[in-house]
Amino acid sequence: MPLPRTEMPGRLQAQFSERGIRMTEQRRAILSVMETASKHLDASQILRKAQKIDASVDRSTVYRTLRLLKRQGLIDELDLMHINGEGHYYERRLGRDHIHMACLRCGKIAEFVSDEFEKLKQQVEKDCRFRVLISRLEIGGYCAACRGAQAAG
Amino acid sequence: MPLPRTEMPGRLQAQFSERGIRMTEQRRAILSVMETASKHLDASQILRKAQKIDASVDRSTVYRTLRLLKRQGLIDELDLMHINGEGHYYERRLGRDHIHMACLRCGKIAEFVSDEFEKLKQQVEKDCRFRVLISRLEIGGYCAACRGAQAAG
DNA sequence: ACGCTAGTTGCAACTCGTTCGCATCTGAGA
DNA sequence: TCTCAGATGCGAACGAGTTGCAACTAGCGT
Repeated sequence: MPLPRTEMPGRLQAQFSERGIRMTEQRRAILSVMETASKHLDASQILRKAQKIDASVDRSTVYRTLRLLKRQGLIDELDLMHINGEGHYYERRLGRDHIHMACLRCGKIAEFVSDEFEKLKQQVEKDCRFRVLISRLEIGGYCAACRGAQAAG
Repeated sequence: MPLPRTEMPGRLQAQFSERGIRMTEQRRAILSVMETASKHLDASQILRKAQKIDASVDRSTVYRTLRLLKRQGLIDELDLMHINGEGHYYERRLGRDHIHMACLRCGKIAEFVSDEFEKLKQQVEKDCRFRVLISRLEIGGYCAACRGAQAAG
């Protein structure tokens, strides 16, 4: 199985045992954070939230679990145009890929699902004979609000 | 001027003085590395190459110059799917944006220019009322050669 | 040609996100 | 219930990138 299929929210923990991956107190806490997160948490935010559920969770366990989730294709790692330092952000991998737009002025992150994007990936598969597993399209610029305010027209 | 225009290779140094940016020995070395690089150098590779031209170039000067070039929109910063550690790669910003495809098996990087990509960005501008300044589309997967060899069909 | 100074540099010490080594602990199958 | 592969916490280490500072220099005005 090259890539996990589309899935509904709330299933992370189930997917874990389905795949024969050992469940622990700490992982349960981290998975639950990922499942309930509205979006785009970085490692230290995940740590803090996980510790509210199980105070024993350690930084390194968060990183190890994130690496595991990433390798299992259950979460995506984002850079978000490095809008706040060099760290990474994580989000559950659900349904279709989406574009991330980062406003360089106010820092807001918007998401956008587009058929064009799907077509583009298909074109890459076909024209480049390249098997697409992960794709990340990040755009930096100015959001509607900030366009009006000042920044370039 | 929100974004620099398309330009021909070999002009980095000229663009510098056009913009009234002071030219130094060290910057000349770094610019020349960027101009002659075939592609995708990381900071430490740039440092090593620049030191062959001017041995006095320091790591921090490389980083400072890269930041300057980035801010001037003369180079693009890439992650290349973090295929080798967490560093960044740099390339001159010429003509049109292109997609970067990183083979997760052999590590090769391929590039692809696509009208679909341009259309997609236009769609974002229009549908999201978002002014696109920088865009980065990176794809991880298997290149034609590696697809045949083993990895998933 | 020369002096001035804002801008640039090298250096070493630092930050920050992430990883590692290792002794200890634990989930879950037999 | 026993067992042990696999997971954990801890602290030390890593690597990329940044910073403070004193010394230097590009290139303007004279």
